[in-house]
Amino acid sequence: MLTADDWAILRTSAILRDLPRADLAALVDERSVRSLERGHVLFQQGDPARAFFLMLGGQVKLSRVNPGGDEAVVHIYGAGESFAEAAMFLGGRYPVAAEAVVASRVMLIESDALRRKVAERPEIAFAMMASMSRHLKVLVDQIEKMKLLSADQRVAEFLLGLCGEKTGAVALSLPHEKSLIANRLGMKPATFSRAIARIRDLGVEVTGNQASIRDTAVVLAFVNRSAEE
Amino acid sequence: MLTADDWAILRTSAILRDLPRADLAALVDERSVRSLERGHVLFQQGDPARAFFLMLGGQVKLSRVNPGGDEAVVHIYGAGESFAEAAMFLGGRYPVAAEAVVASRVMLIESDALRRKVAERPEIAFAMMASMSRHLKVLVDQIEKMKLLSADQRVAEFLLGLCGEKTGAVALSLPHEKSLIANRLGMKPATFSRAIARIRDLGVEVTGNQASIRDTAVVLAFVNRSAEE
DNA sequence: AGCTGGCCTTGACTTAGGTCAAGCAGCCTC
DNA sequence: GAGGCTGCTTGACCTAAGTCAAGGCCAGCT
Repeated sequence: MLTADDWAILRTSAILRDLPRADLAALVDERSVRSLERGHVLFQQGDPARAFFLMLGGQVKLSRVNPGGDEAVVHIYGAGESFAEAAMFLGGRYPVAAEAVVASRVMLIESDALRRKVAERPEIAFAMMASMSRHLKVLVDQIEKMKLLSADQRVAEFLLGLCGEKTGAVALSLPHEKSLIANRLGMKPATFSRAIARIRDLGVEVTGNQASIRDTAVVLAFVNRSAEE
Repeated sequence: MLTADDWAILRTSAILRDLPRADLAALVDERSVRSLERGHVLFQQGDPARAFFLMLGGQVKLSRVNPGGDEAVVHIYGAGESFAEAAMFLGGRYPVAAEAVVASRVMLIESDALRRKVAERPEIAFAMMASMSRHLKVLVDQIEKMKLLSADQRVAEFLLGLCGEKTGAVALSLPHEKSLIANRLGMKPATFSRAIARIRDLGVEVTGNQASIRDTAVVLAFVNRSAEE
């Protein structure tokens, strides 16, 4: 079922926002919605890519798993975001796996239908390219952070990211399980836990999934401090 | 000056290949070509992004530099590849810096002109999206490798990548300075050097910029071996 | 030829982060 | 409320990779 909230999300999503209502209706209907319980695998890496997805609610992680079973979380998407657009162009296979990390609802949009729409409405192409560019930038950011920041700095940086525009003293809640955040940041749960303990003297307090920062400026200075100084 | 070779490259580049000659001529001319000596900085991160680039020859690295001066190489492009398409869509700033690592020639293509072309010829949009998808996948691969593979495995994997389709006994030459490769793989030159020494017993020999692999299958098995086994 | 300046390698040492495992706190079920 | 999950923290220990610094090897100059 497509609720009013769902429509609101479709209308604000970067990719579909510019589509006239009639075109949108041609692309999606209530059968396109998938409800996923926690742990449900939307697709495996290597599966044929016949659709891309728009998050209506919940959280889905994209990850790579190697033969030995170790997992690398590439990104976690929440309501309003879209993912796997790129797979439409990559020889038809998903290069990552997608799994719901909490109960979620996603809208599935067929690649073929979308391709046809794009051909007839170039402005969607721009929207898609913009979306892919953002994904690209997120990944570049992630690579930079993995290479240049310590575990403590990555954790601090992650918390800062959660503050959004807010500065000064901020209270916030962690969006995912800690072990999932740890993986996203490229470290083990134990290291994450210790990192939290170590940055406590920067005025960062975490209990359960509630966190508080005494002064974002202090944390920012810590993140920007490079290794040698 | 646009040589015949240059035209050949334009004609095979993923993005411009499908453009009729007349449209192509409207986009590029000999004034679009930039010759860069080694070390020349094409753009800094944060510069306004008014163009994207197509490599005609040589090598250009994209990297992030943090305030302390540490550098994270994100990717290195060679002849025929294009980069910075995404910047056209990211609020007009390059999120990385581009620097020639050897003397190079690049073709500069104005964002505005290309946007207009895309609007009038949707098939270019598909080509661009395909190109961006490939970049996306390269980055995902890189993140996975950084998180899941040891330094030795990353070096081995890198060498395998240079083999292309060839299997069995392969001889090859390193495409860049070792310190640059090291950075691309997310390690220090010293670590790279030691990694090479350690994988010698897999039948990998490197002297200067010449390398040889006795049996790619052995190396592949080593790369795919996960941490615990 | 001899000098100079980049790279690269190697050695000795340090350290961040991983590993393994034990305890502990919530939370759900019965 | 007892039992058992599941996820988090903490401690003791280990190891991969970074750091620092000394040599070595070219390649390009003069």
